[in-house]
Amino acid sequence: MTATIKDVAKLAGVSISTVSRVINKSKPVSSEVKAKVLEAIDELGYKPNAVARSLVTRRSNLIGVIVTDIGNSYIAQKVRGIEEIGRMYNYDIILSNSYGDPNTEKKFAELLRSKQVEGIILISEIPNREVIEYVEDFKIPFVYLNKYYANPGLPSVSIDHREASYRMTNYLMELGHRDILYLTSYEGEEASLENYKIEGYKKAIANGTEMERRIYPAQGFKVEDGYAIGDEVANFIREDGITAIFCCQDELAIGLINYCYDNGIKVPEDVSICGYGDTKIASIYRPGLTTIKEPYYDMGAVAIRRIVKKLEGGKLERTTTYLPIRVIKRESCKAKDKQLD
Amino acid sequence: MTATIKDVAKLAGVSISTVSRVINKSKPVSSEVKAKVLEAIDELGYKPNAVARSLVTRRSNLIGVIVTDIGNSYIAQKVRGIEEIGRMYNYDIILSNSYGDPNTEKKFAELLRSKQVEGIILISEIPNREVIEYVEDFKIPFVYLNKYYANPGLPSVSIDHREASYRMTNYLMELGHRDILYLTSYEGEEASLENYKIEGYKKAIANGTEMERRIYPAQGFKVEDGYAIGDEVANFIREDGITAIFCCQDELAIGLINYCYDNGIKVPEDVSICGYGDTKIASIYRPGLTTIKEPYYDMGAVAIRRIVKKLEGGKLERTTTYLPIRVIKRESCKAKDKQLD
DNA sequence: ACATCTTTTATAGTTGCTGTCACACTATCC
DNA sequence: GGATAGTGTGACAGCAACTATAAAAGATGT
Repeated sequence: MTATIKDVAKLAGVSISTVSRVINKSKPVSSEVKAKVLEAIDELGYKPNAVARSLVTRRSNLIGVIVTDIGNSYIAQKVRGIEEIGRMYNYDIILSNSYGDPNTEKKFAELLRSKQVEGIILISEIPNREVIEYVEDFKIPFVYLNKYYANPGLPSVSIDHREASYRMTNYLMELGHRDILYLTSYEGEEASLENYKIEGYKKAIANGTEMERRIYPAQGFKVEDGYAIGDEVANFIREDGITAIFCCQDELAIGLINYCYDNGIKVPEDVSICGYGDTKIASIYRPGLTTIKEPYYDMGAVAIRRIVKKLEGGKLERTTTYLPIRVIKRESCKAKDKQLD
Repeated sequence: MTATIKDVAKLAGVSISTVSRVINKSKPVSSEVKAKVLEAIDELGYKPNAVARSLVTRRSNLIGVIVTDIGNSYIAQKVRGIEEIGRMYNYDIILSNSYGDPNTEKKFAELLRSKQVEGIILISEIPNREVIEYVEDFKIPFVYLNKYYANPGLPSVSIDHREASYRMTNYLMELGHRDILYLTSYEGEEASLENYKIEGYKKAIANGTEMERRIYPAQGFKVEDGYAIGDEVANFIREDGITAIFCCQDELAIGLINYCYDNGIKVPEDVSICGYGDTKIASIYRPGLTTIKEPYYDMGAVAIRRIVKKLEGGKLERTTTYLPIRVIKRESCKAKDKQLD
């Protein structure tokens, strides 16, 4: 029932093409005619039908985004980056929640293609070869966003976790700590990520004089896992003189701090503890958790920029863009000499 | 470059309409012909062009969602509900981040309309009359989702905050508390929400024998505001025998508990403190925060269901659907006689 | 064998918009 | 003054699908 270009043309007493020209400024139109057309547009409240337009121009101005779970705060941040930057270039985004299932991802990719999206961003924990090949086969710009892996040989955006944990370990060393325990958690697909982080830790330790590597695995990386590993960690503190603990996840660190709180070990007075991720709790918790902030918003922003660049005629190289992290210094880590051990 | 229905028809040696019939099962086709067509579709990897289809059918299978900020965890939860349920009915969602600006909301609504979305869900803090009228004028199903207000006289989904705080206050009373302080925070638009919550608190108190209302305002509802109000609250505890504090927001409660932690007041031994919202910190914090859980996912789910129902020929009434809350019992509140006061 | 009814196919017309082409008109040049 | 160039406008053919209608083919009955 809404007005079409035809109605506008009739009301303004001109041809359809002229109206189109006024709307798109695609060719010059005399000012009197233009005025008439604009008036008609205004009167009818006409708005071009984007569907019809995209059928003929073959441009949808739509970017498909497939995520594992928009309910995850860090994914929502990435999506926010995508949305905000995409908007600047006049792209809308269509969102799909795959819950990490490869078949769902494929199905959604297909759906997005049928909707004629101009690009696809896939955010998943684990790069699934089959899904990726399937999507790349569409021959539309495609960027893969992951948290966990190094360059998977395709256009992607990630974080250099080796560098991240190297810098955090260095920070602890700058605080005077010589006995630093790295609390890791091997679990399924996460292992690969952990390997990078452990490498960074080792590299930093290797630079220190007379420092020993101490890597210990928790059963998982949730709050309860951190609490559960407390007894063992307490032993390390007593027996081995550990003064700082680098946890591979914020939640793990929080759980461990909870344990300490319940067992009379003061943080950071007795031991410095840091996390990884800068989840919201990190800033709210007492003591504030020293941690690594991953640039989620920026990851989304860079992903969409790479797609837009390609759509505007640029190149989309099969490389990974690594974004820098930041060590967020809070109260849970203290200079060693200020600890009362 | 992708195959069209024409290519399929040619390869299968039939007409375009026959192919369309096979795809849409709109009219019977002999099984031999059907087999030929399906084979051709498979061979060409043909997928119908949704844009062309929606131009002629006038159905886009798209729902527009305008949110203030997808980066907010509770909004992301709502969106997750919308996406997941929408998906079940074969709707995709287009996401727009307004950051709460009414003009941006209007602009996005317009954009969505031009994209021929079949329905719009608006999630905002404050219902803006102008925006709402503008969107309703589109004559497509529209549902408003808000956190803060009672029935705004249009199709919406919300929470009965009066009931919520009534139930929380009752819970505290069941624990034996007679001197319960409600820590509110008047601030701009939030005030209206607070009024409902305060009403619920008052209603519960009125049911108690010899109980006094005690309502005190903080300067805001962030962690730092909770900490800042600590001195005054401590006074209430000492002077007025307050044994439980109902904070209007989780963050405020956490800030207050932080203050207590820093000032030798034990929670929940000396005082019970509860929050409102069940943000992630509530479960991770030590002590676990007793709080009210708002059904964000369900709100999104109900909103999209109402739209789908309308699109399937049902009615969309100008009423508010109120979703039930839950009191989440954790360690920050304890029975009064077990407190050592 | 012819008429009638049913099933299947082909044709043409839509959807709303863009882009190419052609035409009419004006301005400029030798 | 006629050729040349430049401008503004309209007609029309797509874009890729769906749909109504008409036509053809096949089945049934007398």
